[in-house]
Amino acid sequence: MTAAAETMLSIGEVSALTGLTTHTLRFYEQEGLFVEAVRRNAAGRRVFTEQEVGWLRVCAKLRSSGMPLPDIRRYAELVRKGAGTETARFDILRRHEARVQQQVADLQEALNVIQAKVALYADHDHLAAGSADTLWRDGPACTPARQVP
Amino acid sequence: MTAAAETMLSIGEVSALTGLTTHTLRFYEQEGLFVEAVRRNAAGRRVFTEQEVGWLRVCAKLRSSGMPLPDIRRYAELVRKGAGTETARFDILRRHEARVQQQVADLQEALNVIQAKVALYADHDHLAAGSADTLWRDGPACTPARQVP
DNA sequence: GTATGAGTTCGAGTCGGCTCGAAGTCAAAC
DNA sequence: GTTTGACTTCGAGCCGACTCGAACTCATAC
Repeated sequence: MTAAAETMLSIGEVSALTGLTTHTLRFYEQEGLFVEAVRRNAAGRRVFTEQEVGWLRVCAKLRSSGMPLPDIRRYAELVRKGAGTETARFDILRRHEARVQQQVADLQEALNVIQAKVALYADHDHLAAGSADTLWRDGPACTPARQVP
Repeated sequence: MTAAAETMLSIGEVSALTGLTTHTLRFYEQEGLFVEAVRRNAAGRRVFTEQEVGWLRVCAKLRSSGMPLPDIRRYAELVRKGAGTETARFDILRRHEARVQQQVADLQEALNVIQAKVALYADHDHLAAGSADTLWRDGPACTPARQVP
């Protein structure tokens, strides 16, 4: 840690850098998603560092892939606690990784169904308008979803 | 169309076959997601055909891949109108296909970030506990999300 | 000095898609 | 005949993650 001055960023700048609205950034602070308490300047305004921008970008990726806020908060808490919490953090990430992979697989499956239908309609364009009535229900076998009784 | 009796299914059976709750099935009817008006027996209970089960499975796939109910409703309406609406249906599907592909791409990108982090933590397990403090913010460049002003 | 624009706090509202519960009907099993 | 269980309608509630608006404070530009 040298004496180099850290770049100080306003909430608006951070918003521009992360794509998160200022509203969302305040909301995230409230939700405890930041690793360190957000600092304020003399006027009481939030001041961010580039490190925080980096973290927020990670957060954005986690969120966009469906990690719930409570999980991100927990991850942030572990980071705050520092050394000794690596395994727990690892766990959170691994679990989320599995979820995302499942999501991708599910989407791929849906994509198969959709693309098969698209192909049917595309074919139909080259044909007479006789078979059209059944296109909507044709397609690859859609497995009945698992029951959660 | 022969005189073969269609299998008549109760809402509970359809629920079991599709994985959608009875509540959801009634809700879908209300929302106009069915291609034909749902029939009732003498006692006023809903009676479904296997064709409807097929359609519901398609619906479930569309939903699980994020198609909004209004789009599904519109698709159902077009099917209801019959011949001449194929191009419009095709359009809805193609648009959704594109959305899903985008979703997959986004998830893959998130997965890259997550997996890079997972790898960092995994590595760390084999090392001394010194570099740990920076793992949480390390990772592949997270592009700032597009601004929607 | 005042207008502008960016920041602040707070609480309330929105959204989609279910999800639930209450109160009632009905048919078959016993 | 009564109990069970699956059905009916209706409207309300819930969930997470924002999203918005009002009312206010500041700092700088002109």
